[in-house]
Amino acid sequence: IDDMRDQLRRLGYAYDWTREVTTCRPEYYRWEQWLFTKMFEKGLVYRKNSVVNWDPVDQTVLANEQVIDGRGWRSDALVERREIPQWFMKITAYADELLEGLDDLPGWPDSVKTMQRNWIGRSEGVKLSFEVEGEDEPLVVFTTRPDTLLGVTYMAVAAEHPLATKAAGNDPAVAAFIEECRKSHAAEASLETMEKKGMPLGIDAVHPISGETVPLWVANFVLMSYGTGAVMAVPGHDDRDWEFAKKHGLPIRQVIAPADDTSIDIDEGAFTDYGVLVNSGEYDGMDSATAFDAIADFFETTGRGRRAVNYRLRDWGVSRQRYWGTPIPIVYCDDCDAVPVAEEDLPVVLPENVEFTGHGSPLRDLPEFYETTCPRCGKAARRETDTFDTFVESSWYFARYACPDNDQAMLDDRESYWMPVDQYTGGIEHAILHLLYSRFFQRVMRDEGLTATSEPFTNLLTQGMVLKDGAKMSKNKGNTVDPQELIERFGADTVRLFMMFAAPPEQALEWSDEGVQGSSRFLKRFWSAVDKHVAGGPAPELDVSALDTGQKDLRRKTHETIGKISDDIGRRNMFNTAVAAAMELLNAVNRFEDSSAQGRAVEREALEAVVLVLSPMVPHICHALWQKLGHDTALIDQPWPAVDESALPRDLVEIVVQVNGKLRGKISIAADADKQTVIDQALADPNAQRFIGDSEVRKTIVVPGRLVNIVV
RNA sequence: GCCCGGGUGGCGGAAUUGGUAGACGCAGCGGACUUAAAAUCCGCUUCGAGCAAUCGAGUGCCGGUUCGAGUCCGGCCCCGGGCACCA
Repeated sequence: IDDMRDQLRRLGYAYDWTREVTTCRPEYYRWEQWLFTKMFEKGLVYRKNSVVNWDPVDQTVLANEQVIDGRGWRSDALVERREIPQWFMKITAYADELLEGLDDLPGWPDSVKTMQRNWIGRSEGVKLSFEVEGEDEPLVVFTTRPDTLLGVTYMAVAAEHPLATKAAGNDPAVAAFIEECRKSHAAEASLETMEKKGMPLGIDAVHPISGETVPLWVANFVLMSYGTGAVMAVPGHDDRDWEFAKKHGLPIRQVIAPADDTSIDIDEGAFTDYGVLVNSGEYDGMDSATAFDAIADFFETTGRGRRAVNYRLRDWGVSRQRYWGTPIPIVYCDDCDAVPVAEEDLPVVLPENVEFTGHGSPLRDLPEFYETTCPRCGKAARRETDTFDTFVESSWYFARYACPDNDQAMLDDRESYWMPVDQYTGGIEHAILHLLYSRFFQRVMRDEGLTATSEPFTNLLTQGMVLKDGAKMSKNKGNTVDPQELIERFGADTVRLFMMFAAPPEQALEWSDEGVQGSSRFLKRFWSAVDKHVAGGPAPELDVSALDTGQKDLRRKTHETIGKISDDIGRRNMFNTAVAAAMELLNAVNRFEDSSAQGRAVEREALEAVVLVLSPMVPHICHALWQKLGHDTALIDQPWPAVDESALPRDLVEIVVQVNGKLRGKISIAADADKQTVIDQALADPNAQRFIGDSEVRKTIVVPGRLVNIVV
């Protein structure tokens, strides 16, 4: 922390260090422990079994990233999926609000909003049940395509599904298959890319409309934690079901025909569009939308199903079997079950006198930590030894900046002054998880009465990755660059300018300090230009009515540049082109050889403009140059420069002449010339003439102030 | 596999609403200054042809729309981010 703070200070960032928060200190994390107990009271947190990657050799839970080709990154042991009880936060209770809230975030990039919408994945469909032969309980599935229901030719359940477990008891082959499924990686990406495998369970389900029996399979691509852990399969109209059916010789039945009567061969591939129902008995001839309603009505009137909304979003698992984190404030009592720690006993402090054995969390070996009494009945009880996912810490720190010193409350009145955050900046890799968790936490805090704000971040700028040697630069990869060396060689301002100039912030950037020389040279030229100007003595008052053409040109450039940079910084977040525009203006000043009184006045205005527009990026040098230019005020108190609109109009404009869309010449013409004058002069251009020749001019297109295109 | 981005000179990048492709900078080449070097200043610098004027080609690939496409549409290829325990 000291090193990082030092680097930020050396770069001269104007942070208010009195508001610094440190998330691993009890003064901070006690409040998320407190909020967790409030969420417990409201039923917003719960405990359930869920899958982790278990390394049987190191006897520890591995992160997805630590599983390489199905093996532990250190032990090389085959990793197993293991179910353990873990705590979850009910983010799904806010699914609709989190989805709709995206419509009111004009200051967020569309790409991030789209990603969050897709992640939440709201879909409307029907939850319906299939009777299972020999079972009392029906099998419930969710489908967004009830119109394809008569095309169901098999069903599939997850390896952990009770029906699969039951079948495994009678069939060693099924048991072996389930055992194999347990060996697979828990990440969705692996699940989606691995070979789709399955095995029949020897159990039949009964089709709720046709009454036909359909076989029940266990399949490795069905997830227990997603939906009901069971799916109906319609190979005729779903790609994955089609491939699975082809592989295992299961029947494929067409029940939807294209609406436009084109013919399809269901044997060549699934037809996944909406259309008209066929082979569906009384539903034949209905279009998909009508059939959706008719079939949904059938289930609702018979009580065997209902319309339902499904989300792809799953609840947030916050338990980590790690030492370094915020202890989850729960006590397990034999009589009272899981009980939240009482408010007056918070924080539950993470002990630091621990020993690392290499097996599991040291908290599990520390009786003075886990031995406690039940907050409810007082009997001897055991403390939770799991800690929170560190995403919990990062889900509300921004709000805590408003009141980092309050030891009586999570947030106080000052929060309403500062929140929401006007401008939030972070890496694009946080587009979904961190930003969604923060939006969720803000709402939880709102519903706890801590804030009136629902959306934490008004404007969002997502930075591209900074890459080093082809990989994302991160603490994790250990390939970060220390700015120290560059600061020592070139100074903080050069380093700042170079970083702003390298690329627009939203773009990924391969780090290289090759071009830093250019920024250094520019700042030296800038300094010399001001020196040279000041050496000429004080400049007289600018008299805009007394300027010659050259002076007007420089003055126009000055005010065009102020306009462009204001827009680049204020609206477009294009700091690189802002720097380029300032460089252009300085180049114009250096070419401007005019030591007349008004020449010096115009030059001074240009130099002051460069000082002002670069001041956010190069504050130290600009402050010094501001004073060099004769001001005794601090630059930081100076207002942003304004564009003088009267300096902008030009007498002559350059117009491009195209013949059949190809550039053939350029003409200079009065800015207020009418369309016919522009056309006449374009037609008279000698080079354009060569390409027109004797051809008939069929059309001329004039784009005012830009170009003429002569079509022959 | 699915969702979201991106692909432009030797390099970083610019072209904001369909209207001059390559701004600005790096590197390189040539020149000035210097005994020399560094620094600085001036010029050239997409590729091909040409002494030049200028011409042809060109924004990942194939096709389309348009007077005009880096920009819009369809289809592909490649690279990056995310996929719920990297954070």
